[in-house]
Amino acid sequence: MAIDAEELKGHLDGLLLAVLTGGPLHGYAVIEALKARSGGELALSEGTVYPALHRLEREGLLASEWSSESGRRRRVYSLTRRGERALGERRARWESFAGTIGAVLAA
Amino acid sequence: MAIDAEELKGHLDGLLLAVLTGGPLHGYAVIEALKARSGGELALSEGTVYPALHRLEREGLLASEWSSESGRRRRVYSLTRRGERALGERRARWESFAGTIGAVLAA
DNA sequence: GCACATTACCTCGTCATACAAGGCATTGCA
DNA sequence: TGCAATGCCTTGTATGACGAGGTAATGTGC
Repeated sequence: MAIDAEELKGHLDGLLLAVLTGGPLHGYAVIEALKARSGGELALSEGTVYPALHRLEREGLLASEWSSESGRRRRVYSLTRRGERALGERRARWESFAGTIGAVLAA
Repeated sequence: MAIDAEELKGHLDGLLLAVLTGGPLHGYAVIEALKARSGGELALSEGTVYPALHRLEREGLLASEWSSESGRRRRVYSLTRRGERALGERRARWESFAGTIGAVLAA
């Protein structure tokens, strides 16, 4: 079952940061990587991912560079130092969040 | 760390259904029960919970009754049969969601 | 008896955000 | 030559949690 838009809210940024720990990727490749890493569950649209990447760059968690390799115009994103730290916080927050929700749901 | 508004989106309904498996509760008590069961992490406001309870009742997952016991006017909510089924689905969805997000974040 | 916190309900407006829809340009393939 | 895929973008919409504000009764301390 594909993931619902509403349940994803607030959790997207961490996913984007996480997928970039494997090395820089351009936007389109980020979408594919998320799909691959989630077994197809995370089939995010461009209208979701591109604005989020812009936001993360604006916040200084990502840096981007235009690349004309292979003739095609691509914007390649990479994690900044601050982005790495933020990812650490995101992971901790997720553990806490998932623990809380899981506990209440199971009760 | 208290739970953020955005990350909770889409997950609240399941929590409300779950907290009512212990028996009927009125709205204010639902808020307290969630706080207690989450170790204080889920400190939800009335502006969050009351509309959600109304929505769930409108969807037929909860039923409510006015109670004047103790002189105080209270609306007591209980799970319907459909609500119980919906809770089962919510729990399954949560497992799937948490598994997917957790896997991508950890990768 | 009086002030004030607590219990208990409600609604309205605001904000953040995921997404659909639409547009543009290039490459590659049938 | 047409059409899919790659690759980028923006705008508008819907959703949903929350803050702020309102009402009223009960309980408590002085």
